[in-house]
Amino acid sequence: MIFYNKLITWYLENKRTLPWRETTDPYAIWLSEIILQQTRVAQGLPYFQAFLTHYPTVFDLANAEEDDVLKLWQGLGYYSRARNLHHTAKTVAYELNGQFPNNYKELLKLKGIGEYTAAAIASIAFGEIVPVVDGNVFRVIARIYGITSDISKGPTKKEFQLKAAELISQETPALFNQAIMDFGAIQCTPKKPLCDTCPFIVNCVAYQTNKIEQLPVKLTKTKVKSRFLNFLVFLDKEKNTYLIKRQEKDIWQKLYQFPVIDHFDKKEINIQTTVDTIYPEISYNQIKQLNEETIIHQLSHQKLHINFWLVDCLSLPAKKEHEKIHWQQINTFAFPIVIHNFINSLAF
DNA sequence: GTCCAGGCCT
DNA sequence: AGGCCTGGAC
Repeated sequence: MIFYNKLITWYLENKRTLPWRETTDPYAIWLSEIILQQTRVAQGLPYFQAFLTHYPTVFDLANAEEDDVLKLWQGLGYYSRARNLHHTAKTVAYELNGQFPNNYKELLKLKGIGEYTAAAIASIAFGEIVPVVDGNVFRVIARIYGITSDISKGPTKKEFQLKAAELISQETPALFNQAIMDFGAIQCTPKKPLCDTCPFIVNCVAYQTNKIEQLPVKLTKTKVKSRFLNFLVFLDKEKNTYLIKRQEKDIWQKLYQFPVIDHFDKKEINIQTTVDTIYPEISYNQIKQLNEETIIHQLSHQKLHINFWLVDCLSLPAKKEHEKIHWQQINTFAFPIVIHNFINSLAF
C-alpha cells in the first residue's frame, strides 16, 4: 500500500473544517499551533478567535502588555505557552520585521516552538517536507507498524520521526501532516478507536495481533504530590482586597492569587494564629471559611487541597508585594482557573 | 472521585 | 527526567 494515499483519501472524507485551515498567514497558523499544544480543538477554538480579534497581527501581540496576554489566555493552562507566545511575537515583530522564519530550522530557534510546532508551521505555512510527530502520530504509527518502543523515552521520538519521514508525501507534506493528526484525533483515538471502519485495518499490526490497547507504550508515570493552599481573601469596609502576582518558578507563574498559606505537608494549622503572625498590622473582625468543602484541584504533578478564608477587616494598609485592589476590578486580573471559578461563585 | 491526553523548557 | 494546567472520559 502507499500509506499517504490511503491516509489522504481518509482525510479528504473526514477532515474537520477549522478556521486556521482557511488561512496561509503564518501568524495565524503559529497562533493556532501554540494554542493547540496540549489542548483539545474544542477548548482552543474560542481562544484562537479571541486572540485574532484582540491581536490581528504579530505587531499587535508584540505591543500588548504581558498581563493582558495572560488574561486572554486565562483558563487554557500551561501558562508558559502564553509568556513564550508574547516573547516570540516581540522577536518576530522587532527583530524579524514581522516575518516569521520560513523553514523548520529557523522556526525551531523561537521560544515556545519545539520540533513538533516547527514542523507544523514549516509544512503547513511554507510547504516544507518535514514530518510532524505529536501524540497522535506516535499512536497511529505505533499501532499500524506495531512499534513497541517506550514513547516516554527520549530516543524514541527520533525513531518515529524517521518512520514519519519515510511515510510523508513529498508532493503534499502539509496535507499529509494534517491528515495523520486528524486521523489520530478522530479515528485512531487513545480509547475505543474506530477500528471497524479503519482503512488501515488490514495493515495494522496492532489490530491484527490484538494489541490496540497496549500501543503506544508509555511507561513513565509522574508522581503526584499533595499540597495544601489556604487563600486569604481580605476584604475591608470599602471592598478592597489584596492580590499577589506569582513570580517564583512554580505553578501559575505570573498569574494573580490571593495571599496564601502554602504547605506541602498536611498539618493542622490555625488560620487565625497564622494570620496574626504574618499580618500583625491588620486587625480583623473575624475569619471565616468561604468554601464548604475543601476544593481538590488536580495538576499533572500536584494535587491541590484548597480553602478560601474571608478575612473581614476595617482597612487594608499598603503592603509590600501586595496589590490592593477594589473588588470590582477583580476580573481584570488573570487567575488560575480554580481561583477564577471560586471568585465567580461568590455573591459579593 | 481518579486517570489521562497533550509539547516545550530547563 | 521532571515541571508545567485543564477538562473530559470513565
